[in-house]
Amino acid sequence: MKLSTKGRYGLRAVLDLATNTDNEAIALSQIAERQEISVNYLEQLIAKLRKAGIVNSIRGAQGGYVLAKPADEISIGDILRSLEGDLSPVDCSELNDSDTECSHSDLCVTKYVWKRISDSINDAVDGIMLSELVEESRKIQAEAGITQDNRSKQTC
Amino acid sequence: MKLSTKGRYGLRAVLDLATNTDNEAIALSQIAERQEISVNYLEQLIAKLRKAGIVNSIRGAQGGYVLAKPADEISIGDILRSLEGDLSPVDCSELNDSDTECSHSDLCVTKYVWKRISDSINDAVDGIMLSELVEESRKIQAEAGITQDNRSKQTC
DNA sequence: TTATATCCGAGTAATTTAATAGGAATTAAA
DNA sequence: TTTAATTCCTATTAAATTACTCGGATATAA
Repeated sequence: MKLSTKGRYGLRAVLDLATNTDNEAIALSQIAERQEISVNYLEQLIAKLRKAGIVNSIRGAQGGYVLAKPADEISIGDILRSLEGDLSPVDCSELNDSDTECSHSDLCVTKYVWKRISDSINDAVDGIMLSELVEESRKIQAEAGITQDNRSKQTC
Repeated sequence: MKLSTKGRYGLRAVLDLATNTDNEAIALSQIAERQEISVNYLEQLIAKLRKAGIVNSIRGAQGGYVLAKPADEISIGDILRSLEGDLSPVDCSELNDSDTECSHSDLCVTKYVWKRISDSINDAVDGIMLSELVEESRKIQAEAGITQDNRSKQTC
């Protein structure tokens, strides 16, 4: 019942992009360096974000990525779902429209539990906007005076 | 972000035990047969439930398992946490007291997100008591007239 | 004494995750 | 027009986790 690095790294990447933007495209290599994640791996994650319409890419030299929408119109739920797939605790055709067949849904009692969990997770993440995290991130950085030196490998 | 078979099978096993009890110990082989889960694997799951004080075991012939407490005093949260470990979306020492060190917790912005998710999951599962599922299960079985024949392999 | 159970730990197969790697396509700037 | 910087895409691999299986020890009612 854990998020994978896709969700964790990917959210950090979007937050980095949103926090460090100066209205120009940011190269993935910059994000990768700041977040200490390999460029190759980040490419795969940002591809999901692009396909979900969360970031836009600008190809070629001086290219990079920009947010596709204002940060207050992007929910953390949008970001995490695009990276992790649905946030339901089980693959169940009644909760999400997955491909899993469930021939006994009328007899299934536990789906009552899975639905409650699923709804509560989605409500929680849809209630947080990227802009809130950006604000928090800038506040913290201002207080701490972050530089290259006092940053350390992040695990979660 | 999915529960493993530990949580899914284990919850079904407890629910089976609670639903089909007649105040005598139920052998694991019976639960295993009804739920179509291997006895060997179920053993590992019920061991967790026993250590968590959710079921009691009676050893020897005619032995088996019984609920350690009335079903209305056992929450689904208790059951799932004993099977899956903590239900937090990340291993973070600030959310749960795991062994993971986090040297930059004061700089971590995403923990705000993980905490909200974690709390919402735990609130959801702690708000459902086993007795509710038992009631629902009995109702459904009465309606459908469940027999060996119309049961089918459950996936979630 | 025997059959029926739980209990326990080791081993293994299958799946998923977390990357790495290499090259094609695109574009700004020299 | 060439070059360097960059995204884009797919295949492969290494590591970790999950989902079991297996064998035997221990306990106990009949």
